[in-house]
Amino acid sequence: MRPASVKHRVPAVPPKAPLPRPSATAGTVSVTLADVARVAGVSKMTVSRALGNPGIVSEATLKRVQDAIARTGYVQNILAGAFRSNRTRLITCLVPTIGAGSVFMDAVQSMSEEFKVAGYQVILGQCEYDAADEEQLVEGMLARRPEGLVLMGPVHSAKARRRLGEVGIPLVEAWAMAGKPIDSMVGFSHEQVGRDAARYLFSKERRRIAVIATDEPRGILREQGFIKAARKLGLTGRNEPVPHWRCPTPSRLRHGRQGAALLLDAHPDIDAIFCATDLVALGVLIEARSRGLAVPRQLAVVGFGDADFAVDTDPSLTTVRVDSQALGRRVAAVLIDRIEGVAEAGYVEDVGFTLIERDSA
Amino acid sequence: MRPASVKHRVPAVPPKAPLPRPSATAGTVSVTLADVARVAGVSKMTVSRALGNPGIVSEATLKRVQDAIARTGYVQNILAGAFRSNRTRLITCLVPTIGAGSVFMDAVQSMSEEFKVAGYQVILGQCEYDAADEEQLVEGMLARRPEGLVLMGPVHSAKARRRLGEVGIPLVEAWAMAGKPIDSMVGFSHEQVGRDAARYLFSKERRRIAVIATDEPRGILREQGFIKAARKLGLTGRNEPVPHWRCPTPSRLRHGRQGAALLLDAHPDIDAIFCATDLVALGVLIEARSRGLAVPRQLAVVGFGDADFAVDTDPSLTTVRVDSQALGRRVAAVLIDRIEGVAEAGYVEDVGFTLIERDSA
DNA sequence: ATGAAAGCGCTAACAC
DNA sequence: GTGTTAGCGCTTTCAT
Repeated sequence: MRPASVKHRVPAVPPKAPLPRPSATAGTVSVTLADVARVAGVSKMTVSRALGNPGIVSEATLKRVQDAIARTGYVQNILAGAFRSNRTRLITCLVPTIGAGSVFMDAVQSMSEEFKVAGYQVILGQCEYDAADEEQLVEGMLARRPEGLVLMGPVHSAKARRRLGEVGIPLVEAWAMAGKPIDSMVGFSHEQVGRDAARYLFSKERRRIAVIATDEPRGILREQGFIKAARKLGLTGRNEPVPHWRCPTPSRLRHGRQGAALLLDAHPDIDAIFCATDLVALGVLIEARSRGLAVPRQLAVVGFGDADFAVDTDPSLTTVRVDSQALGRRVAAVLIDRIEGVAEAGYVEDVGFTLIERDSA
Repeated sequence: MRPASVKHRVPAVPPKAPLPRPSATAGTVSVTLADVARVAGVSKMTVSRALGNPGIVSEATLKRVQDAIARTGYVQNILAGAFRSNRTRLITCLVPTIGAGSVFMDAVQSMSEEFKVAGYQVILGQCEYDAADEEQLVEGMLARRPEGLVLMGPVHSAKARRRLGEVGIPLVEAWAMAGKPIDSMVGFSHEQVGRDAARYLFSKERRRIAVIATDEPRGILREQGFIKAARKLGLTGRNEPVPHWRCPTPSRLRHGRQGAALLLDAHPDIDAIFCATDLVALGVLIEARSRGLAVPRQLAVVGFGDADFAVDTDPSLTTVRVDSQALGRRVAAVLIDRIEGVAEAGYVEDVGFTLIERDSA
């Protein structure tokens, strides 16, 4: 029989190299959990716990693990973890456009912050008001296996909507509230914005009111709400249309001048204009001045969006304010509730808006 | 001995259910490649190929696979694939702020589009001009294992910069060009913008020029470039400072009025102001009008950014234009070259800017 | 508090 | 053109 000591000379597992090798495949060096574990002299699981739930490992081991991480230059691979545990901690958000002037980005920003605090990361996808390849876009988003979806722009394609419903992933349609929700909805009614603007102008003794809208869906909803309300208030004859003009998206200052010029030329008795955006309203203000029309005495102007300059124009702009940051936070909260099973599908929340009375109306 | 037929009654592997079961873990149903393969009557690899490289499978099998995908409602799991193949197709982009007015978002948008075409998805991270937890942020981004990084805002923390250098991931610092690149750099010189603005005003016979800057790093660089150039041109005495004022970020229209008022009160002989943004320039225009100063005869005004309204102001705004979309495209192209090993580390590209001459100067 | 074994869903590598 | 085998790096589960 061999002496006991022999066991130690012939270990079942050959000793491994003490420091990790660069990965064979793409990109950068790849130090793994196993490498860290070896250097720290603990098991992979202990390293995993030290990273994900430091509270449950002893202080001494925690320190050794942290040292080993620093020494090896380990970069965590949450992909592998997410894959194994089926917890990607990913939220996908579809936005019509992320460009500098996009009205959605304030909401997206506060939403992202809220998600970040809860441990989720947000991926942005652009859908560009374009229903063409929506299905493909949706499929691509789903393939990243997010735990929840936010649709800041409406998904129009019936096929894509059906697919989202079938997959049954927690989902919030945000910003605009219209139609039946696929799952949940957080936003405000654009039609109601138009309605309230018309009523407000009526309350200010305006009797010949007009609207400059954008040609995108939400702008049209505000326009329609405005026109319907104007009709109901008796501000126009049976077959006489409410004066209106639609400008292209994205709307600009010049569209305000242009729209005001067109409307005032056609209907010199117009005494109020509700505008698609504050920038358009600013254009209307400028056009009014160049025509010698006093604002608000001869012409009342109402904007939309409460842009940062609205308070600085001359006269300052009466406008409709949506608290985008609050909206973003609510979207995040609702989606997290849906993910965690706290809230049920079918949840709808109206965050409303405020008409801010300044000097232009 | 048992008859041969018994074999069929006791198969080694129990027959599997023909249609997939819902996943045990988080979220939604989970149909896998294996399920699709079973339904299509092919191997997993064939399904994988049908998805990732349809050209190499026969048309007949392709069709059967596609049918099976449709019937099972399969959702691709690119996480698993990315994990296995070490090709995440992910790009991480750090931006100071993604809010509605962020100057970076146009570049981010065109960049994202370019990446999308090349098969990459962009994840946005906010770094908020805040060096505090930059290291943690960088670590989190790296953990998602992107194939490349874009830094739209500067990473200040020396530790974070060192870490990025060590990890050796392809990386582009974008927008501002200043200092040594960690890896590659695509942008323009803010200092040069200031210098060129001063020289331009000098060429227009202005001899008492001033600047309203923002208090963020890039704004300060433009201010410094402007002041240095003004000195060099002999526009100020030895110990006499170039009139300047810094407004908080984000800058607003009112800061233009405020800054112009302060500067003009202190130095009534000022005949030109270079502004941090077009919005500030608009404020200066308004303040000038309210003081009865003729623009550009008595006061020249130069903006920065070529905002969409710059062409519509009265007088129209002379300003500095940066082609954000082109910049975004170049950033994407350079990073893709770095990822594919076409370009080498150390690449630096100046995309420049244009001074657009309109009526305000 | 720590470890060992198994396996998530997919694709690389090779065989046919 | 298609199938087989192995294993990516991590976490789950169960054992100690």
